[in-house]
Amino acid sequence: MLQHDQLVLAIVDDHPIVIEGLKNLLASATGFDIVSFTTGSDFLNYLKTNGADVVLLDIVLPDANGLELCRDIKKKYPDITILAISNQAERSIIQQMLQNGASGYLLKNASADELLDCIEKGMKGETALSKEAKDILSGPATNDWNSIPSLTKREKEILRLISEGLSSTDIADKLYLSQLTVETHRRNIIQKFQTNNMFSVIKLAMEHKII
Amino acid sequence: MLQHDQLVLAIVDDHPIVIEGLKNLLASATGFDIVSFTTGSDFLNYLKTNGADVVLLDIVLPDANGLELCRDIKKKYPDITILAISNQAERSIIQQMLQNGASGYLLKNASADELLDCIEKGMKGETALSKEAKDILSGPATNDWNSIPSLTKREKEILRLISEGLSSTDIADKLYLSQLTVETHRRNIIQKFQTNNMFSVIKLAMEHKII
DNA sequence: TTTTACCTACCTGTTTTTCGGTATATTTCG
DNA sequence: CGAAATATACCGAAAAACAGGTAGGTAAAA
Repeated sequence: MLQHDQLVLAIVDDHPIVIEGLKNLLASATGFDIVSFTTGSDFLNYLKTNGADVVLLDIVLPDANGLELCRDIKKKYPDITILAISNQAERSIIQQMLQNGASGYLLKNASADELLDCIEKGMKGETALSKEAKDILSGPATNDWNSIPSLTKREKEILRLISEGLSSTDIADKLYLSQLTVETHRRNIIQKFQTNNMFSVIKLAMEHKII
Repeated sequence: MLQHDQLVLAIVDDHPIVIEGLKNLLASATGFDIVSFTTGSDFLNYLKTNGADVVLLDIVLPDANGLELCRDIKKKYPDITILAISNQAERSIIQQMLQNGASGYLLKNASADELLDCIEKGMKGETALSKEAKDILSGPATNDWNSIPSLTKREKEILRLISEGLSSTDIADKLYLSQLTVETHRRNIIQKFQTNNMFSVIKLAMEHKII
């Protein structure tokens, strides 16, 4: 049994069943104090008045994007060790997560041993990947990472509105911008996707789950 | 074996963490004997020599399709109560599962109470749906069959080319049509989707896997 | 056989997007 | 702090999309 008597481990996952499973696994194998949350904002609230040493963070949450949440947590509380837990087995997601400060990435079909092992590694400062995550990263280096542009928050917002059928002037009204500004964003988005018009941008963005 | 009069509940899920969670929840709240499997074939093997009363069946399994597995189990062992457990929140999946003999459908974000409630209902022969599953089934019927327009072959072809970034004149050249014809098709497509421009059409078409 | 659906094509407009620039204030980050 | 990224805004012109019509030919279905 590992001994971490005063360390706090937080679980952020919107599946009560998963939380129960993780609690059960960890309570019997470690000495962590365990707290759990089903939304990102609940956890951020908790952090205002409490501490945490390790976080098991689901990427898919009802109220937040796990990628951004991870970055935000790391920015405010750099000492927290974040391990991402997700069903998403896509290379780009794993890479983005690690880039945003996660210490590791576990797929939800990881075994209990892998989980404990990754927590240990993460706390030692090593990069902790479950077997399947490792396979994906070391696998065929597809060049699609280059063609998945990272949009800014504003750009994503505007792209989403475009995909819902709003014109540039509609969007300008909605966001209290000049339509010229919206058109500038449009151009930048199209350029980032290295394509020639918005139609293909929307297709690509949908394929890569950006919208 | 101990206590043959006790009811047996089987969990079939490829996520060890989920299995732990379900075991933990059910062991403390019910008197079931609990067995678990991570593959469909493991479970089928078990059924050759053992019985089960209730099955919590994940739809996504490494070696089998949950839909077919459900049908097979029901055909061989009609008395087993099957509850589907899945992350997939799509109307058509739920409907297919119920048609294949499942007594209920739980989304993985269901609460412990919902889970216990559904097991009870399922064993009484009632249809047991978690709240969110119920919402999806009773919800806007518009989203699935009614508002998914059926495009003709030509229209699909043109929509696909538009989503790849080709303009009407590009498409006209490629398909040896007048660009006026292409524009007519565009208008008909937009009308079928009951929207105002191609951008939202592409989004909707991607969502419904038409392209 | 009449109807219906589909593919094709055209006309006349208006609206919207796209492309070529430039430019400033703010925010973020090394 | 200084540099880079981001969000904001403007001008002008060309290209494309959108919207309202109409309409002929073909093939399948009622």
